[in-house]
Amino acid sequence: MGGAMATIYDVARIAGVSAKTVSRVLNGDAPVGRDTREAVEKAIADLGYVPSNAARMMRSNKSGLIGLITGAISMSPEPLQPVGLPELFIVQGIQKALANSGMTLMIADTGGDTQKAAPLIDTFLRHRVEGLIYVAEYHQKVTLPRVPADVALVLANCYDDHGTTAILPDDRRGQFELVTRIIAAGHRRIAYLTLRPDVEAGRLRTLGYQDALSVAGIAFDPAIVAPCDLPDRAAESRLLLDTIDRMMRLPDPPTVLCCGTDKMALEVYGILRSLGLKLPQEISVAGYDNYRVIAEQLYPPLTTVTLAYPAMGELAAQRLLSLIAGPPRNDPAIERVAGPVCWRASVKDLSSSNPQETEPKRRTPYETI
Amino acid sequence: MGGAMATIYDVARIAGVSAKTVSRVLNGDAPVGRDTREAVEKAIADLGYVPSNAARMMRSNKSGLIGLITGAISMSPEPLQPVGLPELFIVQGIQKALANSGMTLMIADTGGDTQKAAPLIDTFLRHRVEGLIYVAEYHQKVTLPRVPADVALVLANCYDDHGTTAILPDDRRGQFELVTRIIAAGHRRIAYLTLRPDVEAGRLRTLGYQDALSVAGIAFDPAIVAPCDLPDRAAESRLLLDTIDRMMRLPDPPTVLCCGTDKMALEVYGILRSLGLKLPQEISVAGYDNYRVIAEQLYPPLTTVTLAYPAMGELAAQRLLSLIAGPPRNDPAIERVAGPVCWRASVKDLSSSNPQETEPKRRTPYETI
DNA sequence: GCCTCTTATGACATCGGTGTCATGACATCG
DNA sequence: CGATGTCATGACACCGATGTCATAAGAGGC
Repeated sequence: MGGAMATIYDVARIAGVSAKTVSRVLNGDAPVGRDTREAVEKAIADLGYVPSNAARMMRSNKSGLIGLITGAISMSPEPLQPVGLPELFIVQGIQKALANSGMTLMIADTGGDTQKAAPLIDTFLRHRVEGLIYVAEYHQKVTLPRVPADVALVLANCYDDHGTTAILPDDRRGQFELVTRIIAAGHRRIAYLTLRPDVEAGRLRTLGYQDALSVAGIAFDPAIVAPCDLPDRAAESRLLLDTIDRMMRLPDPPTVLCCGTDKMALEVYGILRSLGLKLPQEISVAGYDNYRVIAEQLYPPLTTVTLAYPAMGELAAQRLLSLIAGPPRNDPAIERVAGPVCWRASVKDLSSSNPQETEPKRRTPYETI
Repeated sequence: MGGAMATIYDVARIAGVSAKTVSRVLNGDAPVGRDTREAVEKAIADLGYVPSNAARMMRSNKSGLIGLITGAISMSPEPLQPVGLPELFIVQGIQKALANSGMTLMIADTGGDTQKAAPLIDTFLRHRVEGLIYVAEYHQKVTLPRVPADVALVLANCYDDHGTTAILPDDRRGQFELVTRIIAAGHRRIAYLTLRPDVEAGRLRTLGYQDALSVAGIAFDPAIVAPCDLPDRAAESRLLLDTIDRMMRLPDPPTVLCCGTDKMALEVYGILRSLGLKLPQEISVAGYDNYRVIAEQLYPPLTTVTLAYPAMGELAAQRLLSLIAGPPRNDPAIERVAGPVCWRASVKDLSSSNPQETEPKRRTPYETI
């Protein structure tokens, strides 16, 4: 009880056996006599003995540790961003997949400063992690410091130039599915308030939007597509208002506003109210992310696309575990995970023939898991 | 480069010195000749040598590890709760405080199942963590498995019966400050859509609400105070609608609706719209949490109380570090952290005499940090 | 020029486990 | 009954660092 933690030798002494026998009881890797086993177990309980992973690891060269690097947690105490929520769901998925693997997760945090990744990786290497996962705040390309070849590495929500295993959201397909579903609900004039095209997600989702129009034979009209996210909140608010106002004055105004994110949709709700437009009777709105606190609590609840973050995390962890187990498999380097459309009341169904929530299976131009 | 990680002996051999000399170069704990130092540093760089923390730890008995247990991350893939965001902000604060301490954070996750805490603590003990932090999903009382006396323990967002160091949000004071500010804005009929009183936060905030009324000499009217959170979303929605409807028909209806959380406020916005009440002209709304994605994006932006989660995390980490450094200090076991009121446009200022944002310092019945 | 002090370095034991090998006591087989 | 095999256990080396102690070479004091 008192002072320092008991060692295997303490247990051995109390139980009147050798240290090696205690080790055998602990690991069950060789037969031990019944009486001996019981004596050892009693000694362990009495002493509150817990084996030291450090000592164990020195012989086995297996740390049982996985390192996770993210900017999620200490992101933005100041940078006013609504905090990298996404990453946390990815981490959730990773935890789930790792739970039964016997691995322990160490988490470090760049605090939003990518430069800090190198020393953090170094810390992990000191602890001899068997694998590393890097989780980015948003879908992007990254350049990480090189890690030794015997440490497995998986990227989540990002990718690099070196063909490192990477798990990405299938933004293109997600937006495609959403717009296709909206078209199925009878809409033809579908506005898109996009993210900036220099953001990976913005670029890909716009492609998905175009794919969907194209499959349905609807012409792409640049007049109802405009990037609307800005770093400055007030400026973004004004831009949104102006853009929506302009679009609604068109001779052929949109019947739906697709927003780049649920957060943007939340703001659009307020703007539409200030413009006196009834939702969803006069105008429909869709988001992206299925940021549930927003999407479910809004009135009417928001139609959106689920970003399958937990699934991405799980997949990333699985890939990492198999990299650790048996090296270079021939999995494709980049895998994309699509999340389902989440259909709620914010998009009006114009086709009276389709009152039910029947979602017919259809072919898509994407192959995905 | 190839295969297993290089050891200090490899470095010593390449540099033509003894292992101990390499150790001295690494730790700078004894003078080393210039030429020797350079040779060693070159060997280290060539081999990509990274010292093993496990081996180092065996001698020093210092792991440099902090264990963090939370339900935040893998909370509720199903239980539809909007996920324990709060905890993540606490973790953010902890990370920040720990960043320069040389400690590495290991994070484990109960997955919402408190029973899993025991094996997780055990895992941490195997790694010989020097300290443990337990972060709860919401302000509550917990009962943790005993941990050895030589492992420091701090609770965040929760407390126990054994006088363990605990950091809590000052819910009572937060609500007091909010309501006091609302009264200063000229309101007298302040409704409170509370959390259930069996939730710690609900109980304390209601006390803070009453304190504020009492200080201002306003009578407490049970007709405009009602618990409105329910596990089931749809049911909660209905309850909110009924409650608000009832209150607004009173002969002396409220001019402000204080909500138990920002999330509830978000829903109230929708309900008020469906009731045709203009916000904030005809009715004001306030929340609690300063859940910024909601509070800032709403129109009008939501007046609320900041839950100082990052500050709580920082304080928890500081307390833990001082427990590790020099044992039992006489800090009080429980410390409460208050967050400021966040005044936005959702509460109308009825007092024309107070158009400015001047917040006069005033005495409060609470002493806090 | 001898004694001390600092600098610079290495040999060796040690931390707490586990892998390897050896040993004695029985059990089983032909 | 002797050969072989399994069970149960211990002695000992080893993993990769660091603490302790020893040693040798030069600097400075008297």
